[in-house]
Amino acid sequence: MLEIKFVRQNLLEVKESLSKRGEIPDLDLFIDCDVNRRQILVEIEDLRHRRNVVSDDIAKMKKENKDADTLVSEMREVSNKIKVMEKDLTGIEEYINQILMRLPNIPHVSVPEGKDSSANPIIKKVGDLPIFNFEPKAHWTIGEDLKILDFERASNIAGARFPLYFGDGAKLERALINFMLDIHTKEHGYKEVLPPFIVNRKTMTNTGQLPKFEKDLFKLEGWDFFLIPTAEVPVTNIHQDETIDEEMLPILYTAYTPCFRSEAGSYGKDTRGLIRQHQFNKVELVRFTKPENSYEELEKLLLDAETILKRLDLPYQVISLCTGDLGFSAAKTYDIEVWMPSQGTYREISSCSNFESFQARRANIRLKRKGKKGTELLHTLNGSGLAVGRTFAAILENYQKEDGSVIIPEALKPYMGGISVIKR
RNA sequence: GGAGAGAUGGCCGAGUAGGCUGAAGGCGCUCGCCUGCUAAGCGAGUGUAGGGUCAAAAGCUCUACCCUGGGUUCAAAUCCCAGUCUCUCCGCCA
Repeated sequence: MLEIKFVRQNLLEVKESLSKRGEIPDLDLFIDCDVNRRQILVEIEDLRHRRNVVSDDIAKMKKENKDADTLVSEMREVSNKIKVMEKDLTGIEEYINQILMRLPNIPHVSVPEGKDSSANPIIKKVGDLPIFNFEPKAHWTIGEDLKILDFERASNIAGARFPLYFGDGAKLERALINFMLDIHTKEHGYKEVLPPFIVNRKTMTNTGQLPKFEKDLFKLEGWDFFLIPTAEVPVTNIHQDETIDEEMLPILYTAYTPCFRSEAGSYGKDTRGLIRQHQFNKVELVRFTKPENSYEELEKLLLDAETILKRLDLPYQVISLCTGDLGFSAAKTYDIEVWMPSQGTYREISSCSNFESFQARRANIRLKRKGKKGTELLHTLNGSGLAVGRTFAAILENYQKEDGSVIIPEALKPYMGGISVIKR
């Protein structure tokens, strides 16, 4: 959420930067409402002031056994008036809030301008592409042939876009989770957390998934609960409504969770394989930082995610999302894309974002500086480190042999109970 | 599922026959004094948000906030209703 004062005072800039995202919000009506709101507020506060003062007088008069009937009946009217005006005010405030909650974040100045994903610049490419002297197969073919993936049975159990792993496949998925968590906790200084996978509406609103994107979420019928689409949601909300001392920052959390997404509107896209599922595993990285450091911290976060790919020796590229491709809450986002040989292209495997104070304002996460009066909002960041299902797919494709077997990456062997290859 | 207890400031914790209580006291924190060092001691200060005034900041001032939402009343942390959460006991269950 943007600060209402900021929107009021920088109307033109806000309009301009949001239009770079392809948003054309009706901010003029918004400003009118805000003016109106402040007028009513002043009147109400005047009346309340009067009531407070006179009520004191009444108390004194009663103590002295004087007759206060006139004042009492006058105040009765004042109170009624206040009540009516308060209703008007609530209505306007709800309207303003509704607009404010649906305005996306303002892109950082370093974010390249562009209309859609085709305008995302490549920041760097890392690793050599594997060379095959045969036609590399898709990971779902490899996985099904090895009997470590079974999409048909998964669809009987749940439906399309659900995974079912068997044997060494299930083990590889689990190995990846442990591998990633170990690196982030032991080498990068993150604290591991295991949060709830179901959250309430407020939590989902705080990080920006609601109110605008409810259709992308799975909601529990009969409950105001949602399945998390990413660990970002519960983990960022660990500190909702808290004020954190500056010497505690930065705070680094990593969490493994399954993620649940309705994938509404993606019919026909990535219909096969592990790339786009209703349920998938992810290891997430979250950082709470001081405002002045958050862009340095974003670079660190990106490197932490990259480390996993480097250790697994998977080729990847990093792109910077342009203004038109940026997510709702993010001020800046890097995507890491891993090489998928069967598709001859790079696919997203991590998304690292700085939300600046956008989420912190919604979630009311504050920072207290030593020796300084008052508090301020801190900055939140998060990134995948990494999407586990997609990493699984990338390993199958990049490490496949002509006979259909898959070599285990060196760094993963200790996590695979000594086996170095998955074969039939 | 049944029975009970509770929710107050960064923390602990007073405060219900409604009325100078934004809220005692303590801890913590900040500044100053004192002190070989540390500890202790002394003095002052120390919530958040939103308005108004101001070019802006400071300052001044007003309003709101004692879990949330309603209600009663001239007036609610205090009374009434509904809800949420936490804790204890019983039952059930992985």
